[in-house]
Order: sequence, then structure tokens, then C-alpha cells
Amino acid sequence: MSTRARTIEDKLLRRQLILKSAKEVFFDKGYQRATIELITERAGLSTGTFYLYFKSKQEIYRILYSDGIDIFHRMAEEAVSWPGMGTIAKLSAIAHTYYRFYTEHTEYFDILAFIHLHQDTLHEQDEMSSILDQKALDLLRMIESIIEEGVDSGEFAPMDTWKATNVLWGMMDGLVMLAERNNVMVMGVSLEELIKQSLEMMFYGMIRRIGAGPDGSTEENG
Amino acid sequence: MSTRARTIEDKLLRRQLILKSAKEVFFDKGYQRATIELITERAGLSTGTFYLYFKSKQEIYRILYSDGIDIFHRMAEEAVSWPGMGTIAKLSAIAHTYYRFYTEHTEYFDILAFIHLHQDTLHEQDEMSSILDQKALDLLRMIESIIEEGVDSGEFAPMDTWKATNVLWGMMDGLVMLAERNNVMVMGVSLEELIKQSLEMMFYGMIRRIGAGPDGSTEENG
Amino acid sequence: MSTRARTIEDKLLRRQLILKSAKEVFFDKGYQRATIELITERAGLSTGTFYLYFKSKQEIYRILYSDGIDIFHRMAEEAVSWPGMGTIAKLSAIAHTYYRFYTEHTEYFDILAFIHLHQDTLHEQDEMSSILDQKALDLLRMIESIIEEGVDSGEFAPMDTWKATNVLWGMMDGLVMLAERNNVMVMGVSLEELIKQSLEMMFYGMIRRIGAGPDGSTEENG
Amino acid sequence: MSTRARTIEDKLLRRQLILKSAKEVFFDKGYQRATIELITERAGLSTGTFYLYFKSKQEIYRILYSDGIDIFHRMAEEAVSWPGMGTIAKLSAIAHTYYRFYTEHTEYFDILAFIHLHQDTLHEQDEMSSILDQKALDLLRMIESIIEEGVDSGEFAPMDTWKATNVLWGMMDGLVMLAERNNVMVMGVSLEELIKQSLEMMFYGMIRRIGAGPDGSTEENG
DNA sequence: TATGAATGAGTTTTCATTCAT
DNA sequence: AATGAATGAAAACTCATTCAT
Repeated sequence: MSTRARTIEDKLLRRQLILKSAKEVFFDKGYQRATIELITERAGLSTGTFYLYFKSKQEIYRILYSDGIDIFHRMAEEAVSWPGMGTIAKLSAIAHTYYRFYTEHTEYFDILAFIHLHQDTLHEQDEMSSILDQKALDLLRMIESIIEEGVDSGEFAPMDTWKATNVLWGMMDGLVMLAERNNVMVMGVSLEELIKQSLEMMFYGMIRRIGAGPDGSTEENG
Repeated sequence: MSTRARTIEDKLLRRQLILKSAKEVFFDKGYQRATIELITERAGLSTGTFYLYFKSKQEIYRILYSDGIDIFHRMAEEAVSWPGMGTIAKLSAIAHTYYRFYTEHTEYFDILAFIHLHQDTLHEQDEMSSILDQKALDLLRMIESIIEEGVDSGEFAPMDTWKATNVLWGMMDGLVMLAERNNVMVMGVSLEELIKQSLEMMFYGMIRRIGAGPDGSTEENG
Repeated sequence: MSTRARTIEDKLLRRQLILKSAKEVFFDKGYQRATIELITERAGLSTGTFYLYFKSKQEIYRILYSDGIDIFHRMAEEAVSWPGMGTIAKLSAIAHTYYRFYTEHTEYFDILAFIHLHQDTLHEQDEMSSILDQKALDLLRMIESIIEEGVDSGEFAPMDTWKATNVLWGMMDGLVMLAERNNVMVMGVSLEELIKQSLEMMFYGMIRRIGAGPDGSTEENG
Repeated sequence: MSTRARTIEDKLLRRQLILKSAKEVFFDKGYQRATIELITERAGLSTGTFYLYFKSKQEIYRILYSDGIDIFHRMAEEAVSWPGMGTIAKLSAIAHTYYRFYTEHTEYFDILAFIHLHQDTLHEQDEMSSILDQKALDLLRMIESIIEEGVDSGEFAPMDTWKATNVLWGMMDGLVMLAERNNVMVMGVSLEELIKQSLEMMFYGMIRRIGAGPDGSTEENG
């Protein structure tokens, strides 16, 4: 690609280049300390060019957020697409995918984690924000559908599947958040281990067992 | 107190007033978009006055963070200080406290959640940062000691208590984070409900049961 | 003196106290970096009190400048008031006084040296500035009158005494300025030595000698 | 050059424009009261543009100081580079250069005079400060070497040349300082005249003469 | 009189965005 | 299309001065 992007392919390539730079700079510096100059410089372009491809700094941030969800969604779908997987195996696979997404796409993870804490900065009443939320919702719905399968197949006890979905996600999310925020705290305990253990605890409560109530409680723990 | 804070009490009150304003503005706007002008304006004071009570914007933020942890720590300790509480009751109480802290001190919650995502910005190699981390660590250690009690008393199966602490915290944290970030997602499911359910699932995995292995797994879900 | 200055003596004393503090702080920090708070704090008073005794920061600066000139003027007059002193002895005494003033009243010296470089800051078209200039002029006139005596008595060759006065002052001033500004430059050469030598050089050019022209030039250096 | 400086030449020109404005504003207002806004406004630019060309207010000040010394050093070297000049002629030429520098580059003169009185403000332990001091020292050394030539050639009596250099500089400096600070004082006496006369007085003390001691004293004025 | 809390104008610097080239 | 110089609106922080107590 030369200095001018004449073809549509060139333009797309250049757009991708800027997105990549932005992702890296946002990861290195955070939203506020990332500057358009840093982003374009890293892409080997000039600041003005940025505005030929993106409307604003906010816009590119939102696009990255959206892309991040898409990537994770795709990874999760692939992870559960193998024939013959049981419900627990699928949920384990999703949890493991979450861990993989965290390690392989840390920059995206940060952007995703960051954004909900800055709704004030970024969710400024435009169409984008609701789209983003919709995407996140779709992701959760996919997970819910797996749990529903488990209930339908009798693998899991009857339960409020939406609740269970949120429990699962919250558990994963909280653990990764914890790992990210402070390495000291999870000292000596790998994130993967924690997720595995959490899942086991959870599944143990979910699976159908004689004598277990529909909400996972038993006579034993009253 | 009128226009001038003459006594020590007045000064403390005014300090509290600024802290309150800051907490609210940080909550509304986030750290970056919060300005000293907004904070003092909300307190009915002038910008200069801010610097009579606090050294910098960072300082007041750190104070709020520290205060936030202190408040939660105190709430948690009070919640488990009733005589005759079993381990599960104590952990439930802490989880419930977390929920209460979230609802009653949302501004603090945000500050706490925010800070670990911006260690680069705020944890700039001063004594404060290690104190803060230490405080957070102390909190987790307190929870761990409760789980240890449960293991010692035979209520829980033997386990890695530090892992379990992190699972518990991660679960709570993730759920609240989820609730905070997007109300739509937990639509129809109250946070309190979710925490309750998660705990039950978790405890079900933790309690000692005949035939259960030390890690909570059984032949059934092997 | 208690917390309130009730008598006129008390008020004068308090005024002197503030002047002393101001002199020290101006010396330590320079005009800009000296703050009213620093000045009053050093005097054991509150900032507000400052404005009971002085109109502004500028005013106290000007007063110190004025006082500085007065002190030097007095020192110079005392130094030449001994009966039987010749002209050269008197001029030597004044030069030595200048050196003494520099070492014994360094704070004043700095204020005096500083002020003419900041006419913009301090000489803002008020009556004070012309008074100050008048005082400085009076000082030079006193020195000129000594040189005139020397010419009248035949000790010096006829000369333009105003020129000579300025030469003398400029020499002294420049030397001290040099010493103050950069110790390295006068490394190994004491200021006193330099002044002594300069004076000797100058007097050698001024004294009446057979064959010397009225302006101090001779056939030898023609 | 129109509204945008596209070429390197344009940029250099614009840089010069800002330097010129800064020099003037520093001269008018002094360092503290000079603001970036005043500087850029005078240059017909916006405040932000300043920071495209200079790192900070301090930086531009230091550059001007450095430039000032360079200009004077160059002027002085040119002034003494004519073949056949004797030592006295060279020193006279330097003194005259000092006067020219003062009249032709008054703004620079002020900056130079100002800086050594504010070593605290501006000489803040960076490489620049030592370079600046070195430059000033180099200048004095150049003058000293001329005096040394005079001694070597027998034109001057043996003397401490470093002392003599400082006497000469101090004399010049003090005279110009005097002229600058208060025109009234040197009323009716041109600076040029004063410098000429001072030099003559000084040289008269320095030149080798039968019966004169090595320090310039003679039996006549003993 | 004395206090010192409060004020708010003023200053340097950053950086998203624009626009002349 | 691309450039990158120019813009100018913030924003944190300081401190001489005021004024309620």
C-alpha cells in the first residue's frame, strides 16, 4: 500500500491498520491518555488521516468495543459447536473461552471492562450505545440457551435459566476482573484454576440429583 | 455553619461537604471528567477553597477509595459479629453486605471498581497505593478466615481456602459489576436474588457430604 | 508584645517584624515566589494582618528598597565623616562600604539589584518610583561631591565629576553583581581584592600628575 | 508565509517569529509577567501553536539567553579580529561591542542580566544551566586571553589577568546596568562616553610604565 | 485589631478537531 | 486523499487580596 489508498481494499486495510493501532494504544494508555497523535503515529499516518476514517476518538473506541464482543461471541460459538458436547462441557468450554479471550485478546478485554465503568464518557445517548448493549445481551442469551438445553435434556434440575446465566457470567467476570486488578490477590492461584473450581462448585449445585430441590438446595444445607 | 468555617468542627464539616460533592461528581462523571470546579460548585464553594482542604484531585480520589474500603470492611465485620452465626450464615451475611454496600454507597462502589482499572493513572508509586492494596488484601483475608473456621469446624470439606475466598469474591464482584453495567441484562432478576442463588450453588459445592471428595467433586459429576 | 498591638510602639514593632520577615523571604525566594503567607508565617502573624500594616506586596517591596538605599547612604556618610580624610581615602571608604553593605545586608543588596531589572513589575507609574529614583540620585550626588572636593583641592586633575562618579559606581556595582551572579567566575579572587584593585587602577588615572591631561589621559597611552 | 508553515524554511521562520515576540514580551514584562498568550498574540498565533515550536516557557527563555551570549560572543570576536590591533585597541573594541550589544540587542541584554539573578527559578539542575554558565565563562576567558597577550607582549605590566578580566567586565557591566536602570542618573552623560573614560582610567593603571609596580601602584599614589 | 477561610482571576499546558496546502 | 500545522477550549492549581468572625 502506498501513501494513497485508492482502491476500496486499500481503504479497508488502512482502516484496519488504524483500528489495530488504536487498540494497542488504548491498552497501553487507557482511553484518556491515548491521543490521536499516538494512534496515527503508530500506524505510520498523520493525525488528519484519522478523521477520514473515523468520526471521533469516541467512535473508534465504540467500534473496538463492538468488535471485541463480536470476537468473543464467535469464539464462544465455535467452542460449543462440536457435536456430542453435553451441557456441562459446553458451559466449561465457554468459561474456558472467556479465559482464552482474556489472555489472547487482553486489549479487547480491557476495552470491554473499561467501557461499562465509563458509561458517562462513552454512552452518550447515541444509537451506538444501545447497539452495544444489544450485542452483550445476545451473548448472554446464547449462554442461556445452552443452560436451557441442559434443563430440557434433564441434565440440569429445573431452574430459572436467566438467573443461572447471570450467575455463571458474573462468576467468570468477577474472577477475571479480580485477576486483572491485582495479581497479588490471586497469588499462587492461576486464573484458569479458579474458573475451573468455580464452575465445578456451580455445576454441583445445578445438576439434577435425587433429593435436590429445583433451586439447587437440599435438605442437607436447609 | 455560615460562610466561614472557623472552628475545627466547622472545618471537618466543610471537608466532609467537599468529600460528598466529590463522591457525587466522580460518580456522575468519572475521574477524568470530574473537575474541581464542578466539585466546589456543587458544594457551593469556590475552586480555591478546594485546595485549602485537599492537596490535589488525586488526593481526594484516593481518600474516597480508602474510605470506601474502610466502610465496607466495617459493614462486613459488623454483619458477622453476631453470636451463634455459622460459617455459611457469615458468608451469606458478607455477600449481603456487599449488595447493601452497592446499593447504599454506590458512589463508593464505583470509585473502588474504577481504581483498579487505572492503576497506571492513580497508583503512581506513592505510599498511598500500597496502603490501599493492603487494605483490599486485608478484606479478603478476613473472608478467608471465616472459610477457614468452616473447614476447622467440619462444616466445610477441606479445601484451598484462598481459592475459595477468591471464588466467592469474584462471584459477588462479577454479579454486581454486571448489575451496574447494564440493568437490561439482569432484567427481571434482582441482584439480591442472584447473589443468594450463587451462594447457594457455591455452598452446595463446599459443604461436607458423605461421598464428596475434598475438592467438592463427587462421583456424580466426576 | 501580646496578640494585639494596642500602643503605637507595639504597632511600630509589629511593622518592623513584618518588614524583617519580608526581607528574608524576598531574599530566599525572590519577589515572585515570596508569598504573603510565607512572610506573615515567619513573623508569627496571620495573612490578614499584613494588610493592616501594608497596602500590598508591592508596597512593602518598595519600602524595603527605600530602606536599603537609606541604610547604604547612612553607612557611606558615616564612613567618610572622619576628620582629616583625603579624597582618595573617602572614595576608598565608600567602595569598602559598598562591599560591607553587600556582605552585611545581602538581603537589601538583592532587593536593590533586583528592582532595577523589574521596573516593569514595580515601577508602575506611582509616586513611589520617582521617590526611589530620587534617593538613588542623591546617593550618587553625595559621591560626586567628594570627587569635586578632590578636584577643588587639587588632589585630582580637573575632570567631569559626574562622569567619574558613574565610572566609580558602575565599577563597584558591576563587580559585586559579578560576584553575586556566579561564584565560579571570580573563583580564587575575593570581591574585596577586586574592588581594591579596581579603585587603584581608577585613582591612578585620576590623580593629578605632571604631564597628565585633564581627562586623565597622558602622552604615554595616547 | 501564509497561515500555515509547510516547509522547513517556513517553520524556521515561524520559530524565529515566536522567538522575536518572546524576546519583546520578556523585555516589556519580565519573565514572570510574560505569558504565553501575550507572546503568541503578538506573533499573531494561538497559544497552542507555541507548544508546537517550544517545549515550555522556560525552554524559550533559556534559548534566548543562550542565543544572547552567542550573539555577543560573536560580535566580540569579530570586533577584535582585525589584523594589527594592539591589546588596548582590542579591549576597547570589546567594551564598545558591549555597548553596541546593549543598544542593538537590548532585549537580549535584559534577558542575560535577568537570568543570573534568578538562578533559583531557571537553573533547575538540567543540562542547559551548566551549558549556559559554561558559555558565560568562555566569554570571560576570551577576554582574559587578550589581556594575557598584552602582558606577554610587554604592553601591560605583569598582573593577575583573571582579576583584571573581572575588573574590566565588572566595570562595563556596572556602567550599562546603571544606564539601563535609570536614565536620569546618567543624565547628560552618554553611556559610550562613560565606557570610554572608564577604560582609559583602567588602562592607565595597567600599562607598563617605568617606576610602576606590578599591581599598577606607583610611588606617587602610594 | 487580628484572624485565616474564602475567593476567583490568572497561568501553563494538553489535545481533539479543523482546514489550508 | 493525505498531511500536519494551527486552533482554542478546557482544566489543575496558585496566591494576592478580601471580609466575616
